[in-house]
Amino acid sequence: MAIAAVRLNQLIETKARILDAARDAVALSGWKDAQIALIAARAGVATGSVYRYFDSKADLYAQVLGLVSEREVAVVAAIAEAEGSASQCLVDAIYTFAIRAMRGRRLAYALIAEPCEPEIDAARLKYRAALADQVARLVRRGIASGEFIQIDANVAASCVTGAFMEALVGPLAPEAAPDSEAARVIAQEIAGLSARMLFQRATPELKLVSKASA
Amino acid sequence: MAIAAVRLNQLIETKARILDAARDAVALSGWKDAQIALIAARAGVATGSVYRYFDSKADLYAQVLGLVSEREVAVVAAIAEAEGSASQCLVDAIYTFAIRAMRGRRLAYALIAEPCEPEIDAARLKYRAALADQVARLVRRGIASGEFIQIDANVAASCVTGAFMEALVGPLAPEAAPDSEAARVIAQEIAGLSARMLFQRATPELKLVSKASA
DNA sequence: TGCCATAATGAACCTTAATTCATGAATAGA
DNA sequence: TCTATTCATGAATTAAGGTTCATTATGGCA
Repeated sequence: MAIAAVRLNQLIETKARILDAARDAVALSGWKDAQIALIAARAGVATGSVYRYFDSKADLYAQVLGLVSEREVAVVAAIAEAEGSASQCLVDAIYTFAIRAMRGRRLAYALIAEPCEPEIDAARLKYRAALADQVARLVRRGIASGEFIQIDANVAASCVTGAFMEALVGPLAPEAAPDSEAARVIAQEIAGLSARMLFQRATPELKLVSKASA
Repeated sequence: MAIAAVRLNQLIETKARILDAARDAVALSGWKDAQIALIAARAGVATGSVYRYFDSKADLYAQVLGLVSEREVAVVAAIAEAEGSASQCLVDAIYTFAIRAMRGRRLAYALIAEPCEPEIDAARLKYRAALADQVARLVRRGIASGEFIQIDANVAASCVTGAFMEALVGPLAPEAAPDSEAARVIAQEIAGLSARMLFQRATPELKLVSKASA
């Protein structure tokens, strides 16, 4: 029994290694290298072994997307739940999301915008929706507190989410120059603008976020 | 010579028929039926004939996208160029775009959001950029006139474009209920919100657009 | 140590459409 | 009418990778 646990751990570890390899491949060179054979080699297993752990390529990448996105959604959720005004939280959440995306730009680009196979793209939509959900919660809070205008929270959330996502596509593209100072400015502009569409009054006094942590 | 012109016309007509067939197929059931053999049959030509007119499948659909998008971009451009405040023009342009998209929802969905092959998706980005360009012009005008806040026009344009595009995805999805009255309300909300992020003052007095014409 | 269940292997197999091309039809010009 | 050229045809080919599976290796257990 105690030994079976060891075995189980190996299985878990191998699966994790495949997931990591898949994520790393995409992070390095995008979807064109997201091939089962390549990922298997990278993970140090045989091609066929991948299919002991995943039903299909689409399943594998759905899980990769899930892992990465879950973390991002969690970060956003944490900020969204924080104390303070909804306006401030919203700006902070978007700013942090943008900064983090730019930090891991190649992966973020692949997960957000890079053309990819339809099946994988479908999985993207799902996690984009999860992000929009977090925004929607914040929107409701802001409406309730009177900070935001009266508006359908879901429409508003998708507008906000679309705004910052789209604005990130350019800066995230592999050919864009990575400049962390400019990135910060752009992230601020994006966060400010995207949130601004909801503000009751023109522009509340918002302070800059200090936390672009983990 | 006069007869050569007849021939030329036939070529042009056949090409147009293939383009139409391709567009119609996508408008009817999305990318899954965007297959050369199906399109050829629909256009009443042999599979191979498609390749006399188009270099590849990607080329064919890039042209389909081009034709449809060009029209939409032109409509937006016309409104953007109109008299009146930049705020009003922006809201009008977005509202009109949204209404037109909802009118031809299946095609709009395919051209905007439906997962599709990477090559076709790449073409989508191009025409989305063209749309953002129109928005950017309007943004500059609004900044110049003092209606809009001082901000990078390109960042702003992509935020605005992303906002209304993303907000349209849900309502355009084939499974969403098509209700023209609700559609109008949603289009208004989307247009209002998307433009609002730029307004200097909270909400200018905007009248509803009357022109959602061709 | 030998046995068995479980996991790993990777070359061969499939699948799915895009693309080609040898053949035949049509047309313009002489 | 005849011929050269262009155009159309659609069955056969290709390509590219995902997926399978017969075979081999591993490791726990008696």
